[in-house]
Amino acid sequence: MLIGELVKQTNLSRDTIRFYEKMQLIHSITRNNGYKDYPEQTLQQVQLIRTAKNLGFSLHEIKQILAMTAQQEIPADQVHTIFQEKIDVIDEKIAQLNKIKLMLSRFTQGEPCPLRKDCPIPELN
Amino acid sequence: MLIGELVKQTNLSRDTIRFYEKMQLIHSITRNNGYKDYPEQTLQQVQLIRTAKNLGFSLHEIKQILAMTAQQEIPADQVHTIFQEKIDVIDEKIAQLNKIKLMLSRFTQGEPCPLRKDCPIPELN
DNA sequence: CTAAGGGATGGAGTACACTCAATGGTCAAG
DNA sequence: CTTGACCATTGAGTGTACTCCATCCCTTAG
Repeated sequence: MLIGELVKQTNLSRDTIRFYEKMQLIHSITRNNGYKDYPEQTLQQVQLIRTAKNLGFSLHEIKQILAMTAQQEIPADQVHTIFQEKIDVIDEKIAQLNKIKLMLSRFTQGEPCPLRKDCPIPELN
Repeated sequence: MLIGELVKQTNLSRDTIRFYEKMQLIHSITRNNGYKDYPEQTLQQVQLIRTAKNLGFSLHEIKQILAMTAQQEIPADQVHTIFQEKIDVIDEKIAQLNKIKLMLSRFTQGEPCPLRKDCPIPELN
């Protein structure tokens, strides 16, 4: 698959795809004419990149995950650990979001601004 | 409060504090000798910055929030609207994070790895 | 054969959020 | 009156994740 096709299939920009390849998240084989050929599997990998990015993984982390998945057998423990860490981070974020939401919603219901000089900010952590 | 004290109280670096001031998230008054004096309230503001950053707000957004709260008189309707928008954004974030969390926790409980070639990645959006 | 529409490469630029280094001024203790 | 801790400014550099541009090569239709 040439890059143009990949662009269509993935909705990523040419530059983004080339950036991912430069970062070695995806790979290609170069044809005789110099054009790069991306294997079908690249579609899955891009989907993975997209998803993992949504999950808060950095490209660096994603690269490591991709490297693991390139092996036939992924050590289940490793995946578990990586994901559990992310879940913990997410739980913390949700808790904080709920607190700040509560704070903001109180303010929109006529209570004094919690961020003004004369109003101490409620504890968020 | 001089910057050294602020560093101690906030655990931010000198450079980060100066960066925040350059970005006008925090403010100081300059003494005769050229030293900068940060008001006590800066501690609260830094706490807010820290929390909001954790929640995924950009410094630009945080600056806007801080700017609003600095005014003595904020038209209630306007504030309500702005903060309600933030609340909506937060709700969306919470929902998204919950979806992600659910997905991840399923995979940590023995379901197949969502990142492997032969396992389709579930839709997130 | 030529022109359009890909394709490749290299390097620069952007936005965000810092981080560091150089240089120099201020202050309090001894 | 010097020393060391602290303060200031300026400008450059870092890492992440792109994004854009200039220039040039390859292929296919007419």
